[in-house]
Amino acid sequence: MMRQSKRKRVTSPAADENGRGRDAGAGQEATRGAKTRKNVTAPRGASDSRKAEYHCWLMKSEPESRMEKGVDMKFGIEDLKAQPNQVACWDGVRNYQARNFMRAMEVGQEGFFYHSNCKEPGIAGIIKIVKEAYPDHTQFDPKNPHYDASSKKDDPKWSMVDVQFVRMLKRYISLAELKKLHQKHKTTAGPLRNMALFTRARLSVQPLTQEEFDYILTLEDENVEQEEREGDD
DNA sequence: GCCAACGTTGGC
DNA sequence: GCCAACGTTGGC
Repeated sequence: MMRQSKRKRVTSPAADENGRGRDAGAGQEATRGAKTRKNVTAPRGASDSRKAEYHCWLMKSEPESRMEKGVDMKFGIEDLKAQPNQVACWDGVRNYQARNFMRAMEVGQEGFFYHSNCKEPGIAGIIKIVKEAYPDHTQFDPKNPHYDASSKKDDPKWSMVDVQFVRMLKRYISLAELKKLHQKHKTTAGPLRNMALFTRARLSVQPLTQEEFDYILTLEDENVEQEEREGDD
């Protein structure tokens, strides 16, 4: 019944809106309390062998209006920019893997702001984590589309982090472009060969390796035509 | 609006 | 703990 996960809706971040501060139910290890169920963190496409421990992220949000239980889910990168201090809390995630990734985030880490469920999906800009995981207050609000009646105040199920706008990408990097590269890289063992955007497409909060992150940043400076000719690189 | 992929639920 | 039914995500 719960929503899957993803998207965020505003709310002022403000350092302590819950007095109790992160830690309360939030926390450290993404992996640990987790084994109770099967979900959890383990990269499932991962024969990668490498324990990774991620430092870069990709977070999906919807830039176009869509009503869910009477509430507009729209929250694009322009909306983040418009927040006080250009900071917002990433509430509404209702998927264990995505939640666990948020719990693994550390202040200062960067991520991509990805536009999903829209005309042209893709990466719009860069954000950074400015507050570690703490309880997502929307889980306790019956009027919120992401209300979770099964979550107890003294043991919150869902967490969120605060993110801050860093900058727009120099050009929008579309899903289509990334997909072409991913496909190519699968055969050439290139940097995007295992990108979670494709191997775990439905995850709304996902990790990137440093290599993936850096490679995508190099695409910013490439002109698209050159890209289209492919075969280079 | 369709629907494939995949996460979740609940019966057994 | 398996697995079928069901619900959601999100590209197209």
